[in-house]
Amino acid sequence: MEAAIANATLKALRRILRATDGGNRKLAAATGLTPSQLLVLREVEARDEVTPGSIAQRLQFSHATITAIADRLVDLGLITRTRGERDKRQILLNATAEGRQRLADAPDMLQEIFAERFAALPTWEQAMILAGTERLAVILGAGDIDAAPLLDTGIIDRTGVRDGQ
Amino acid sequence: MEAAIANATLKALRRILRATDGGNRKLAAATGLTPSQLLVLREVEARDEVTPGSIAQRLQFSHATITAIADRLVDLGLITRTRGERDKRQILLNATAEGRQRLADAPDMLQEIFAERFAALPTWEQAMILAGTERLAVILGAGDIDAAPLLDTGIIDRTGVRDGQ
DNA sequence: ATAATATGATTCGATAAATGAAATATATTG
DNA sequence: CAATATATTTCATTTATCGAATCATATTAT
Repeated sequence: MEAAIANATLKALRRILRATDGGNRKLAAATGLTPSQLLVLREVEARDEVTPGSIAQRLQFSHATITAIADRLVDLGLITRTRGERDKRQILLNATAEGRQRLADAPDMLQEIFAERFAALPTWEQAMILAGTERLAVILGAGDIDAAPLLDTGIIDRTGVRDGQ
Repeated sequence: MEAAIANATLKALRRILRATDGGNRKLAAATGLTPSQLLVLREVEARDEVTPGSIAQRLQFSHATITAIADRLVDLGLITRTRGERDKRQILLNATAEGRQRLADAPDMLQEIFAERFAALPTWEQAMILAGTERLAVILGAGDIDAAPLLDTGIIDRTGVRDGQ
């Protein structure tokens, strides 16, 4: 019967994902950035001195895409580009003070909705939710969710459907 | 102290969102659709006879965008357009058999990664995670996460509202 | 009824996103 | 030093996305 538990958990998880889904677009709009730009800016701010390549990998974007988005963020004065010293092929991205500020100013949707509702719960329940959520984060976080194996082995061939994108 | 619990939970939740985030792009790639197309197709399949407008609202896209994506999905033979009878201004979208099939064929990333790892946990822990996750889904799901009030009152006001992770 | 207004969807024009392929510069290896 | 690999960018092309204008149908007020 464990399967039942797993399925119910998955179902709940999907509801969470769905509920939090729309927020991103609005958040981006509120910061004056596009979702992609926001995503990249966050990545840069989180760990400084990142290379475009690593961001591309982490975000599942092509290098070309990151280059384009970085261009824009540089134009906006939110990040800087520096050529790497250790390896001069690399470019190191850093968030500017303004870039950090922009992120700090971003309204936190999750926070907004979450705070009051969560606070209304009894402490024991809060604790339970925390425990469950943390555990889940560990489970899902241990190793990226990665479709590569599926794609590589051609499980889904999708004959020819591909069109650009 | 409750604030500490709330913050920790939020942090864990963000880790989950982040971990599950990249999967979408890959999933879309695997189905041969773009992320947006997949999103819309799902929405159409979930409730049949939907109008473009309701999807736009639910997904936080403009009507124009939905029109464009629907065009594409119709071209691909995954959905159909019918003019509404009750209200002839409306257009009703329905998933075709092929559209449903395409969704069914889509590898479920979450499922993939989740299943084995979750199964490895002791039952009591599974139960705890389920309880927490379900509760969280209720909290977040009760009323959409909506930035409208923020946006409507003029772009970012954000007087010192909390840091985003 | 009929005009005024509201609503649902599409078209159009513009900008940004995203990619693969080719180009450029630097590293590494034999 | 040549061959090859790695990191990034440029270029051309397709898709996404939106706002504004438009068209058709509904609703409301007079």
